[in-house]
Amino acid sequence: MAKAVKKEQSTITGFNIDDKDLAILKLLQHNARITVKEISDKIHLSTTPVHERIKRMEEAGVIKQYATLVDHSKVKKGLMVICYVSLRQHSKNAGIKFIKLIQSLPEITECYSISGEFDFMLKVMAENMDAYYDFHVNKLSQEENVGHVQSVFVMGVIKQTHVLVH
Amino acid sequence: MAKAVKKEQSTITGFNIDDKDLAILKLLQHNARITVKEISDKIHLSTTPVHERIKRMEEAGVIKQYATLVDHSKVKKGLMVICYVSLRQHSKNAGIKFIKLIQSLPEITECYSISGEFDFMLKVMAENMDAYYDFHVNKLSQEENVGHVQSVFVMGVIKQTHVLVH
DNA sequence: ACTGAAAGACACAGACT
DNA sequence: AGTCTGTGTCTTTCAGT
Repeated sequence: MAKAVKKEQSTITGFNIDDKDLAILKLLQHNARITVKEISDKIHLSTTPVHERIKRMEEAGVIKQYATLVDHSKVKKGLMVICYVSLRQHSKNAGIKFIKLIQSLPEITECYSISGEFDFMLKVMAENMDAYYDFHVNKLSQEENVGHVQSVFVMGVIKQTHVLVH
Repeated sequence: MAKAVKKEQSTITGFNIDDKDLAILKLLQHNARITVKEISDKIHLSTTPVHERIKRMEEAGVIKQYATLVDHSKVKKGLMVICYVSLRQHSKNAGIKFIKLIQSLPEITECYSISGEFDFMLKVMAENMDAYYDFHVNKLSQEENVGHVQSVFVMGVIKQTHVLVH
């Protein structure tokens, strides 16, 4: 007799995330410092399986990081800028060199390779306009392979979340 | 006699962050589940002041959240899209209505009010192109005040961090 | 603002179902 | 895959410097 149909599961990377895992993730997303005991109370399970499931998700890379989010305006990073960059040259080595520059600059908190007229989109956090100008002229445009750069200034944050599991 | 000059401190919101606070933040940013004891060992302080400083920073809003970051590709959110929106009408009420829509849509993880030809920049996470198309047509463009919408697709994540304190 | 101590709560591993 | 139980460790508060 054929095996019964499996329960519906996320199986993208060979790792199955079931509903209990999702319930744990939901709670952890909103508060990384929640205790295992509190999670187990809320999802009606004892601490052992919760503990094991969290470890499994950490090892599988489902949980990437437990991060503390700091208010940027309170740590002298008042200015947020979206910065578009196109490269002059698109060889593999030129790309690697650019990526290393991106990684080395702490002002850049995010960088994506994008479709459209520009090659990359950067999110840059700076103390103020002077600091951003210094970043633009002396750090980013210093790289010879950087062609066009366009800056879009963020005037207000309407929404900012990292919650992916609902 | 005049009071002595204060030590150099962050004093933007009337809340002073000193070097010890910054050292605590540095550790917490990279691992929100680090124990207070481990922090106190690393910065050579007993647990009591570390505990008090963390509580103070939580209450002052310097620490916004302890977040668990989940790998988007492992929870069926493989597609990241940067989405630009301009509104037809810019009255206060129309703006509030749009912001409520933004807040209600879980696909939108970030939204910024920006300078330039568009009014807002959105970061949208979707399972795939079909799901994004559904979001675009049936959820975002459904709002009558939404004018132009332009989508830029993220092909690769080069850097993604939330670390502001170095 | 800090140290040290002490009570209670929690993490984590083991035996078992 | 889960419960229960025990041990060591951590959190959190309080007295004292």
